[in-house]
Amino acid sequence: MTERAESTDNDPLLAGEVDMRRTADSSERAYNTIRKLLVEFTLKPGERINEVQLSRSLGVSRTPIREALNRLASEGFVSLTPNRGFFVRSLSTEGLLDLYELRSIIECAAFKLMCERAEDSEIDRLRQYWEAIVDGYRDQAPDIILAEDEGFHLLIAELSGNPELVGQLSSINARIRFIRRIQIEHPSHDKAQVTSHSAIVAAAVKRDAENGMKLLREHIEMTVSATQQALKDALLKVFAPGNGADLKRRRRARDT
Amino acid sequence: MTERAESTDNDPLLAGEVDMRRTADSSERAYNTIRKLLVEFTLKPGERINEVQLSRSLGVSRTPIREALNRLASEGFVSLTPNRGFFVRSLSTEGLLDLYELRSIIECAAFKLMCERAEDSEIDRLRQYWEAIVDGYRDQAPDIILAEDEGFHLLIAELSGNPELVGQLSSINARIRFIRRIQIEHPSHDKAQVTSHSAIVAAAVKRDAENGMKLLREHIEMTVSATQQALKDALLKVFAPGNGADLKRRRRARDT
DNA sequence: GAACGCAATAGTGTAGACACTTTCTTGACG
DNA sequence: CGTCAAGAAAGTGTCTACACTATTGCGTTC
Repeated sequence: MTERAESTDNDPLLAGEVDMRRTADSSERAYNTIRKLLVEFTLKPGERINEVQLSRSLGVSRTPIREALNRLASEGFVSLTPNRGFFVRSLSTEGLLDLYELRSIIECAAFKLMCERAEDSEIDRLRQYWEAIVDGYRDQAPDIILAEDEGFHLLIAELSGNPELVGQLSSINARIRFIRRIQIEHPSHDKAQVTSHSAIVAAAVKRDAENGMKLLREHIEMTVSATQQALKDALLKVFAPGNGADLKRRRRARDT
Repeated sequence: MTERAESTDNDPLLAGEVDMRRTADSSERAYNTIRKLLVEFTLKPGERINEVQLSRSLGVSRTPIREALNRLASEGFVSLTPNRGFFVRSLSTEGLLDLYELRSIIECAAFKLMCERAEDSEIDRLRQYWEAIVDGYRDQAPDIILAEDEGFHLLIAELSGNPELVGQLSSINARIRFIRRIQIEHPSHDKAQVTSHSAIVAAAVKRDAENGMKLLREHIEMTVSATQQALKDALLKVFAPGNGADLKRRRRARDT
């Protein structure tokens, strides 16, 4: 970035000693790490987050931990109750459905705007994106499939021309990523999803907003219903026998 | 400022001197205060935020300031660039239109869901809410009008039954509040908005989703266009002659 | 034996210190 | 005059310390 920083070069006296470098991105790393812990259910829903313990396990002080947690609180991953600290926000089945509903709303609107506004070349980018991955789509590792799928939907949001939609969708995606991942690994993940995407692309090329929105809505609804059982399985796994007591440990149900 | 007092509990000599100032909500207050500074343009778009200065003027240390700023960054009010600090995110006309568009999307969807799901008694709450304020609506102080208007739209979101929509709309409202306030004070604020609300209520009572969404969309679009001139006036006032150079200072638009 | 203090412990909220980076200032050199 | 470099000043990023709050565990009372 800045190229005037070579002042330390002509300083042979210190050259051998200076190694331990302050990275100045502890907060960022803490944010990513904690978010991953949340997404992967390592930190379990409803659980209280112990800052000291977390800071020790991440090898940083509590300050960046707290900065990260504040951001995660704004994004809905955790909640903060005064003098009691941060809690992993529990995501009920119902809460998940709400999120999927919001996602459907955002995506449909984005699709419509894309049809109205995008350049032909941009629509073509969508087509190319999908064609490039459609062939081996279902043979990839779950993480790859998930990333490609998110990329597809996010691209639609981008082509809407409204950056706010992109931001919203990204945020929603992050919050439901864990369950989408589970669903992809679940046997219920089937080929219909691939055909859905293809049909959506076709509607985009024709700029058929009505039909595209209908397809999207159905695509997401299908995902939701396919996800129902996967979700139950996942929750059973998280609250596995042995620590099942966690389920009723909460005295005051606190939600934000 | 604060005396050490040896920090031991068996110290009755100093007992009378106790200052009950430990409120344990500095972060929260900092958040609200800074957000107000942003909404009211006291902190100007594009400006760099000086943490030390802010902490001095709020009478707290930098820690709660930074926690507040991190939350505000997640919400899109400010942006963070490493080693350079927080900046007031400038809201261009375009950015504002994007936000209004998002608002329209969320509200229309909420209205539709409300029509499909809400109990009759809930719809009636909406009707009552509006009837209770409609009479003196335009005679109130701008802040009251604004709160009542936000309350109206927020109630629709609540009646949609999807709490995520409420959260989204709240967040959007906060970000455009300053301009809505300006618009309300502007001569362009006229009676049509009142009739809009009444018509929307009527559609809700009839559960006419299609018509209600159309009304809402028009209502918001009307607001937007009425806001255009108000916005220009406001920006001129903010970047008053003397520091007008600020207008073109934006180099990279950064988002979070 | 159960309810109720009450001390001991664990954990959060904020302040202040310090290391590092960026930005500003100054003075030498072309 | 303008450019650049080196030091000074200003400001951010993180750590540690400590006051305060919540929780836990124990002993006392009825």
